[in-house]
Amino acid sequence: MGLEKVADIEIPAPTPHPTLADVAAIAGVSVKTASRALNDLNSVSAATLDRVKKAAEILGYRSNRIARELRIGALSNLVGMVIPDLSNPFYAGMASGVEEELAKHGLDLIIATARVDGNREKELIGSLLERRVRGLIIIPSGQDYSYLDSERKRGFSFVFADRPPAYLDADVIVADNQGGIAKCVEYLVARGCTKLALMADNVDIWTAKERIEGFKKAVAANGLQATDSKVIQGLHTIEVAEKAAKELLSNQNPFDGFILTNDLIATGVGHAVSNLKSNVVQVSFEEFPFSRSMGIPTLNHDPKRLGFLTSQALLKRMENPMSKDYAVHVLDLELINNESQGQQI
Amino acid sequence: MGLEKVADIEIPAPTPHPTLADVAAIAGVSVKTASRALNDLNSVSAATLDRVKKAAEILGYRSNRIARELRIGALSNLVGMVIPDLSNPFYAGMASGVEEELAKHGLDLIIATARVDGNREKELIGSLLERRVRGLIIIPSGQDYSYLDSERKRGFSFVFADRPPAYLDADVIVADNQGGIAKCVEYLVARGCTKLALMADNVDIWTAKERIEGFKKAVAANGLQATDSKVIQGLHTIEVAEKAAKELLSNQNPFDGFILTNDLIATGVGHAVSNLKSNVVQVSFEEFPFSRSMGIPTLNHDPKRLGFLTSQALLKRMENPMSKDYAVHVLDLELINNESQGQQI
DNA sequence: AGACATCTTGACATCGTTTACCAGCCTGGG
DNA sequence: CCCAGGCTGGTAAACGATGTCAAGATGTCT
Repeated sequence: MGLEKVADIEIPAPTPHPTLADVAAIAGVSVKTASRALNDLNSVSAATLDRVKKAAEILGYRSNRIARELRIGALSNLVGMVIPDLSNPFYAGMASGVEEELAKHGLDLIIATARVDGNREKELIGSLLERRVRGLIIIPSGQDYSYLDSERKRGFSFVFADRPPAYLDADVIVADNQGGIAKCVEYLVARGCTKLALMADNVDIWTAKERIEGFKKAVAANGLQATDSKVIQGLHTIEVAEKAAKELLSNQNPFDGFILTNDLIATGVGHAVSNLKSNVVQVSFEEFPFSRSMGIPTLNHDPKRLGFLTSQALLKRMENPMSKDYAVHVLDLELINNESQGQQI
Repeated sequence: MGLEKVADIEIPAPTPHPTLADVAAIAGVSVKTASRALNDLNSVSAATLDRVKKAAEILGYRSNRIARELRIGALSNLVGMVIPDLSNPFYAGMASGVEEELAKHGLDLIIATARVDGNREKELIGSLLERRVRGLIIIPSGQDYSYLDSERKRGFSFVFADRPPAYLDADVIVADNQGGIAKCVEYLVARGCTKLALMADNVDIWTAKERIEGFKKAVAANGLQATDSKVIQGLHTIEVAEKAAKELLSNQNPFDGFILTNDLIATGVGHAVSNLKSNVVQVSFEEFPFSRSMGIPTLNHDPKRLGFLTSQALLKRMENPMSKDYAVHVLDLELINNESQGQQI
């Protein structure tokens, strides 16, 4: 304020953040009283409470959470989340679900992306630990999580999602990948298909491996000839998936049923099938842009739901961080039939 | 450790985080020396440095960032980002770009979603301010940002992206929405189209309004009959957009050019057009799953790029938080021609 | 040998907040 | 008139790390 008299001379007046002491000084009370007033402790008279609040208002005072948390004792209201890649809609969706659920409990989310790099992930986790986050949600990119055991022993809470951690017992939330694929196979069989193709991602992704495994088991369990079915792997982008589907369909295509193992693959393959007006029957592991308009059944493998459940698991874990009673949630997946809407387009 | 002698009786031993004092005690040095050793200040003898590091190792010591930041003086390495909705791929993509760029500078990202609710957004910003974040990136959901002016006066840095803030002068990064649409119109005109339809989102979204405005101007500027072109608004989901396109195409369709104003709309409309084998010429404001395989030209309106540029703007602003020299970046958009790949599918 | 430069170390204060403890003031009853 | 007891508010310590400053140790040069 005083500086403005100097007119147009721009002094980068580094007005620091006002502190509780400043507020107290203006209100004419002690720091302690100001603290009590702003924290709504009922041991302040109405008059002083008013003065303090007004002083804080004037100064634009904002409590310094850093100092507060330090004093209170390492109880930050931050939860960290480490994910492979935020630009992947599935992980972004999970993060969205996590954030929404945590917000209900007054917790803030700090997101770090590991870029599928185990070393970077470890550094990120270290950084979050230094910040004394309240808890951690990890979608594993690393190879070994045993080092987290000692952190847990001092009361630190964490939960893994989407994939299980290697070399560590911990709470995990994963989808029933094998069971989900089994339901897809059963659906195709019920539709009369006998020659199935599994359109799959890179096999070094744990979920992809599980789905392939589940496919092989389900094919056998349903009495299909193993030689009649095939796994197409490495479909890591929409374009690759679309191209692969086009090739399969333009040959004298022996397959009468496609299983699309994730949303990107489904988008690419689905688009190719729809354009070529093929009669191949499709079923998808995840929803994708045209699953409804194309009437393609889809498992309820919803990232937001996974995010909700993961948050809830973390909240529960935080109640008792050191319990050795690890919860392994394997989410049942249901097939949502979109066929009522038909393939009329 | 000692507790384990009590055998199976599970005592939730709240081994707190070891502090620098603990490390110092074990190493037999003062707290200050321990601090110096761990921070690689070169004024410690090799012997003590060794002892301290070993002690830290044994204890699993992790520096408490909260305390550190408090002492250092409110220089957190956190940057806050407030976005309308993380499950929207465009915002998630922006966040991804922001995160990647900030990580290069050792800054961590904390993401909060405002859910298009101005009040919630204000609370979130308040919470981030209390945490003394280093800077803030805001994709506006609110109606009035004048209250941030006083925060800026005490040296707080922030930058707006995607949409300009109301009632506040500040750094802004937005795409040239009107110019981008103009390029789309010119493309269609060059392709011989004379009757254009703009497939647009809800008009209460600032970017949608801009694109519509740009469309009207460009139509006039290109000498087209205003009555021959039409704005279809309110296409807020893939399904709605797809349905709208189907209706337009199944009438005796008077339109020979479609402008798809965002990726969701493009996905829905593009799919409908592709299925009905219509000859309508399409051009899209953003990339979408089939833009390349369908050979549809697209502006380079890339969320990650926007995220990069926004981060850079924030980094620059942080160098001089109180400068009144506000940078308003309006990103030129180029049309990327995907036609070489043809519509062969 | 004495003095001084250099290196290494530690005691203490500090960041902004909350809390334990205590002191003062007021009211009301004996 | 005096004191018990309830409110209210002040003083100082604490949270965990780092900056300041000065002391102790070691070595070097004349």
